[in-house]
Amino acid sequence: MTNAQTPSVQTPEVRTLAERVFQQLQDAIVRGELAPGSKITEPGLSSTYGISRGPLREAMRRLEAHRLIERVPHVGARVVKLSIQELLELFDVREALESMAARIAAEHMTPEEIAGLREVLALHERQSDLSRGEAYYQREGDLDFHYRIVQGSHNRMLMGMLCDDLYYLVRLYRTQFSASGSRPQRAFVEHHRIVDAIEAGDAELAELLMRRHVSASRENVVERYAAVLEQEQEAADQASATDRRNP
Amino acid sequence: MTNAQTPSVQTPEVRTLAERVFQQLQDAIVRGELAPGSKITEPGLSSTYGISRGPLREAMRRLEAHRLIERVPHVGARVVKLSIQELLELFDVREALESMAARIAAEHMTPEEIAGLREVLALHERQSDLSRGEAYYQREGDLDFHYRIVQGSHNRMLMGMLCDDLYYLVRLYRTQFSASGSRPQRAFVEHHRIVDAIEAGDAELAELLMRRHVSASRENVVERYAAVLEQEQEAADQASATDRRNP
DNA sequence: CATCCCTTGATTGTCGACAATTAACATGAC
DNA sequence: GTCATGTTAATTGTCGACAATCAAGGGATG
Repeated sequence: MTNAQTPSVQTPEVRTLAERVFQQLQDAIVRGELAPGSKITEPGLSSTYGISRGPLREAMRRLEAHRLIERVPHVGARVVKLSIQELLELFDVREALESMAARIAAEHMTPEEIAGLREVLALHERQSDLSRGEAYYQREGDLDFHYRIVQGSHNRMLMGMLCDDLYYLVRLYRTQFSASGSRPQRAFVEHHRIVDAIEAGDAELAELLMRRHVSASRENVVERYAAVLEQEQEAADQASATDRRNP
Repeated sequence: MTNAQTPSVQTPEVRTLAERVFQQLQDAIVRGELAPGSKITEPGLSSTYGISRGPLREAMRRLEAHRLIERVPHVGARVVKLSIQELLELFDVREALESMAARIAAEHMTPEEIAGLREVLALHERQSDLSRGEAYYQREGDLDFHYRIVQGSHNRMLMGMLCDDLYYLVRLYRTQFSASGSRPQRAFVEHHRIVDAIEAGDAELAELLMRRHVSASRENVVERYAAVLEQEQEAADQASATDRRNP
């Protein structure tokens, strides 16, 4: 059974304070409550979350390891803000890693795991029927799909890199640039093809299809990102023009 | 100019205590001074390195992020001990990532960077002539070679994953299972071929050659690892036999 | 004699305070 | 008016102490 609300994040009885505030901060960043590029200060967060700076620093250290914030010694930390170049690079890495995951998954995935994968797709489709345009959950479902394939590879190193490191960045930019136009429908089809290939044990095909799928996803996301950046640029230009009038 | 002693590790005036002890610990683990699987305790390290537990915890958190130690809440931390399975997985990931790096490097590397790469190979060869069997430096040179190609891809995401995360694990298992037999000579040839392909701008060939190179390296390392594990197993069997005689 | 529980020891998690470093601001000289 | 310089305020880095948690050993009980 799959829970669409919390598709990939399992919360195994968080006992330590640092862990809890880490997850809260992570969520805040992914949801966009902490804007990319904004500076975050230890005393500030320490007071808002009602904890000491000790656990907070530990949480921030973990955020840094996950590349969600950037720290420079004696200066401070700010929420990561990927340039369009870095966003492209992120998808390049995903393409290489996930295509490999699909290949290994086609070789090693158990029938139960494949059945679970089909369930995700079915739920995915149902939600898409119910709430057309409600892109958020669907995107979460997409993440869940990729998540399960990576887990199907049974490669712990791969799971660590994709699920623990990169997916948070992916989620960050997915929630910001919500899904658009005809891409979701195409993604559905591609997902099904990939599962078909895995079920058939066709490793090469699964690898190829996943590579194309991620590549297509990149084109879509980058396109939207460029549009947003353009808007921001216009806004900045207007602001600076206003500044020149009222200095 | 390349310094063989510190090929890939630049030490830009380490200012913070946590950073320094992090590098020291990292070195100790990579050199094998802290045995894989051994438990490490905060008060212990705190006293041996003469610092408080604050910066030490920060250093340990970074070691955990680099997958050099494993921590479990309220219990403690121990130096990572890769199983042969995980070692295989590590090389799988390297194969996917480094072959991509070689492809991109062939497309984007500057003439200066290629010249630097040739210098590394030359120095590499000279050292191999001077001290045959002195595997350590040569292995460092090998790391430097791979390091430069990754940097030649100009992909920050890739550089982060390979140079900041994986290479420490690779170094750990390289220093433990020092280079062997005819592998170094073959690696030389493969390195030259790869540089040739990059210089010619043949991205596909560079990708293919790097994939094969990493794959061959995996075979070698895994072979030695299995041998070492077998020895340890025999030693353990003997010990348990002794125990049964003197309980 | 085995099992369960409790006590004890040590280790980790958390906190508040102090010291070191940095960035910004204001002041002064050219 | 511009640049350099000293000062100040805020933030980060570091420390020692206290509280919470877990593992192990000993003792009592079935």
